[in-house]
Amino acid sequence: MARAATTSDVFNAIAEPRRRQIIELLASGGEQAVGELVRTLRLGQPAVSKHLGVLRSVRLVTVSRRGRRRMYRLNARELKPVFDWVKMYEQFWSHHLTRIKARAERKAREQFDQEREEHET
Amino acid sequence: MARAATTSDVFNAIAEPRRRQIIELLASGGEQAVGELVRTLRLGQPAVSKHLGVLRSVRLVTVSRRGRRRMYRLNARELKPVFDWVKMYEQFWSHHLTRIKARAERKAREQFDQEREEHET
DNA sequence: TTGAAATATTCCCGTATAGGAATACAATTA
DNA sequence: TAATTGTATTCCTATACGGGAATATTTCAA
Repeated sequence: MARAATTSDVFNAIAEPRRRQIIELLASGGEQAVGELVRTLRLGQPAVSKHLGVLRSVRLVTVSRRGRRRMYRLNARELKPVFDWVKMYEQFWSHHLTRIKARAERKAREQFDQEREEHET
Repeated sequence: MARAATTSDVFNAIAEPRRRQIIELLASGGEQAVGELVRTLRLGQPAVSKHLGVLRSVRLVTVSRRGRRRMYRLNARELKPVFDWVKMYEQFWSHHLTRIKARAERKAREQFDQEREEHET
């Protein structure tokens, strides 16, 4: 048997393109009802509701009722763990000197590998 | 019928905790052979190889042969799209003033909602 | 050449998941 | 109250996916 991680965490939530799109829409357009998202996304209402459910489960969005509509609002703070994690690797591309250094190292390694392969052949 | 996105992109690749762990190991320990990762992760060798395959497919890692071993190396540049995407939302938590402002707005909205609900009742 | 080591690949299983259709439910309106 | 609107939930199906077992493949060593 093999159980899946099922880590329904923020990383998983933003892995879905549709959900990233919803986040973007809420970020740019502010609070929005489900129906608006449905029209914008051109996706079935149940599908949208389910994506919103996932986002809700990781607290990336909050809901408030307004009449018979449910207004969804982005809670982008929950993206901070993702930001913090990926920020650790920023050095790998951000600094010019780092880029040059990395490329030099790569070239050296490739050369090394090539020579080794030639030697091993 | 319903087709899944199967967007085997970088976002999807880092959604898996094991794969994030592999990335972290390669970042801190540098180039490593599969066997090392297997021992460190305490996961079956096929499973590790498959995760590495996913990371390879999105170019998050590169391989080079060294003897009968395959040395995996992190190519963290491919994380830049994730960084860029999530960075757009940094403002939602980073600045003190922004936080205060956001909270004030939230409070005001909640108050508004509450009053509206009371009115509607 | 034969055997062992390192890794990838294939097959299998159980579970997760996206999306549609149908339905349930809540709130508004006639 | 009855009909309608907006949304969530349930059921269903096809597919994806993680992981183990077994196997294939490549490379090194004896």
